[in-house]
Amino acid sequence: MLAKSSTELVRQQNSALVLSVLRRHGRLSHTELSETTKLSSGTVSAITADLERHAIIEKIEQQAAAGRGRPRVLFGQRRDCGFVIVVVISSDLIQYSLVDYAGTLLDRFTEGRQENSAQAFAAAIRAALERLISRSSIDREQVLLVSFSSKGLVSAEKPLLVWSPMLGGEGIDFRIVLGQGWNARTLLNNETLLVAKALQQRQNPALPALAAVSLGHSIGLGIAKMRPGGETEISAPNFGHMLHIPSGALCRCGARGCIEAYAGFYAVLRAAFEVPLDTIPAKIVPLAEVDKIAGKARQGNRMAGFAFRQAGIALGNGLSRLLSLHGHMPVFITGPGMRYYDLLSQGVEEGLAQTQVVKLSGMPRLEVAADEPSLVFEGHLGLAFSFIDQDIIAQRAPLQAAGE
Amino acid sequence: MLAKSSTELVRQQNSALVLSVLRRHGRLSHTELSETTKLSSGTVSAITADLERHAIIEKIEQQAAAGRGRPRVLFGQRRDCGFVIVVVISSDLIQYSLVDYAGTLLDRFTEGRQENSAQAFAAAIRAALERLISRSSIDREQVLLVSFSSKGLVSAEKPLLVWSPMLGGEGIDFRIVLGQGWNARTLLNNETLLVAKALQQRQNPALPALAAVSLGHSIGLGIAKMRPGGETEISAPNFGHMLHIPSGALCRCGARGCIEAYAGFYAVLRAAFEVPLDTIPAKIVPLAEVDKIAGKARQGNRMAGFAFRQAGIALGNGLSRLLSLHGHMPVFITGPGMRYYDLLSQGVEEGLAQTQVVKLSGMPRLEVAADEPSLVFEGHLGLAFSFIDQDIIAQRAPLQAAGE
DNA sequence: TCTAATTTCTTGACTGTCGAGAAAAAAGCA
DNA sequence: TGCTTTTTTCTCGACAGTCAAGAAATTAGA
Repeated sequence: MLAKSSTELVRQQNSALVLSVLRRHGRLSHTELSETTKLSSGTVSAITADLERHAIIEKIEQQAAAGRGRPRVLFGQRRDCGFVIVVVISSDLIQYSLVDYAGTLLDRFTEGRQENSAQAFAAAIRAALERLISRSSIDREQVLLVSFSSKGLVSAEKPLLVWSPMLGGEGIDFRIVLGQGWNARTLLNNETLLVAKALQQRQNPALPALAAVSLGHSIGLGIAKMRPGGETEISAPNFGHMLHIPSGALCRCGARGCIEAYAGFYAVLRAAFEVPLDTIPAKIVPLAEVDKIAGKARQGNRMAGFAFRQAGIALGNGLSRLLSLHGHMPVFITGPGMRYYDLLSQGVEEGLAQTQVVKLSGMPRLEVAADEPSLVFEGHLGLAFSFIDQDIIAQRAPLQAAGE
Repeated sequence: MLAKSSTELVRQQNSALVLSVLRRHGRLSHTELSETTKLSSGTVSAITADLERHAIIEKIEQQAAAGRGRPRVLFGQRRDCGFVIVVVISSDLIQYSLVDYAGTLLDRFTEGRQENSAQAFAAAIRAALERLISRSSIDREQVLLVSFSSKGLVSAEKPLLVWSPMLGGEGIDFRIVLGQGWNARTLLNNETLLVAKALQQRQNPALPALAAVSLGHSIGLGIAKMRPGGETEISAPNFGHMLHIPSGALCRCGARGCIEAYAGFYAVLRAAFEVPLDTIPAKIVPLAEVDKIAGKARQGNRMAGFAFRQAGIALGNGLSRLLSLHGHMPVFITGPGMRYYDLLSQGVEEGLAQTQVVKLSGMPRLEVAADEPSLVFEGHLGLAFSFIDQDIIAQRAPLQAAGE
């Protein structure tokens, strides 16, 4: 059923609009806000006064002699309104970042990761978060949101890691990892979903839809779709373990014939060294090892070339299925495996070419996107602040009643 | 960017809410409207008065002696507010239906279809629509919407048939088919999308997501997803021509290895009679022919059993890919091929079982949904009236200004 | 005929947006 | 310095919408 609306919701939506414009464009004056939001001057006054009263935004002094006329007064987020912690979990490292409400990075450190049990893993994260807080001058209550990311399968609404390449199917609940004593919102997202989010934010004008594929030890996929309303819908389907070939090569996940079992780094290794397809190499394949195979392939070695071509075909076939089921869209390739794209591309195109979706709508735009870590971080921030702004605005009403 | 809101939009949304509950529950009184919409009594009065003034709804007399107290006054759609024409295009027939604003069927007839050129096809439709109007007492201007459905690939927003099993890739624009002289909105949707829509409407409580698979000469898929806002998002991906096996059996579409080339009726025929996989049988396989094969299979004939098993595996593998890319959801099987589900089910489950998504989240709910034509018609009406109500409400404002 | 029960309608308070014009503040100029 | 021009911000009244409470309407039953 549809939802009913009310004048209060109107104010909430318009406040959210003002905050989002402020996020996107940085500091803005009253007039600029009015122009970009299309809200009338009076409304902008009412909303900014409200947000100022609640210590969410503030007026910023400026000495810019920008010509005649009354000088502009810029609005910006109050940095101390709240803080975000970003935790990027990769296969061997965990990176912790503390960010203020205006989006500026305050502190960052990286820790190695050797624990294998879920308990030890959770304890290490708890301790690191404690350390991040104690190093800073802020209080634990001021952290409004902790945003985790990992490779693997993530449950949509609950912050539950269903399956990850490193920990398997242990089912880690990150609210429990965080433990007591935090009243921060907890977010957990697939890493490549964040890449897709960041790529979507960067595009101007926004693409109606795009996919990000991350190549590495495992294969990640993120999709960002633009909805008519203006929101973007992001998802991270289980692409790496989608069926490529029935009863095919054994995958790390235990199933057979997954895309990853043909296009992951360990699959390339396996194919290049002609190891039987039901043998799984070590958990982590050193990048240098894959580099070596790539070197041979570039020099014309047949098996090495075949390994990459096979990986490309698996990706191409998988992408054709993606386009069939999600509609035609451009695809951005990222992740450490990006550097082998010269070896993969032929197979990818071959795997795409023979399918109906490509015959009808043409080969999709295939592009390489560098600097995955930055994209991940950008995605974290974009998502985190849209949640925080929403939360803050929803809480605004009772505060106001108390203030009057 | 987000959109701004206003008090006018609030009224629009709440008016839409009132109309939608009136659709769902039939005739309702003031109090019932207020209860189901959670809108206050005063608001309901304002909205119903407004809609009545614009001849969209009307009060309905009733003699129900429903106990003491002031008798209830029921509201219902004004039947003459507008009309809808539903055109269901199947491989050999076209069915035309005329429906009034309250959703009651006024007239219906079916015509055969033998034209092969797009021009002849369009001309036949134009003539039939003309006939439908002239048989009724209504005027052509009173038709607010013409809703077409067909198997095949449909462009999302424009009413453009991109590819259909009968007409191939001619790219038929249904606004041009309709021609001049109609100011009705034109809708074109994939048939199985409408089935998914209807199944979603029937479910109570609503499922968060469901898929409908239509088995027949070709394979159709519709997905209905519930969005947090309360709207449902429906789509019809190109499932039948998704890649099943690279360089596999030749498909009617010209590509190789499509699901349809293994699970469509002609594929079953081909497998049962051991015809080479790059031979395509006649365009339409008589259902009796498939029935015969099914009979043999049920009696233990090896090749006939294999044909259905192979079709089941193709479907099962395809469904596993669907679940990987769209999340876990129940699947409803419909269409004429439904009657062979006893022969298919083992293959379907086999094709699903070995994949990671099923190992993690379990076998999806697989259910057979009978009476596809009714589902298609229900889906037509559900979609048509949600568009019409939206249009009417959006036009309400200027009318009101003129009326005052 | 009166009262109780039930439904519908109306009214006043409140919240919100909009547009116009007042107020503020700086630069240009005599 | 004092006045004008220009630009920006702020304020105010008109208007639209929702809500809660109570008035008005209408019927059954005593």
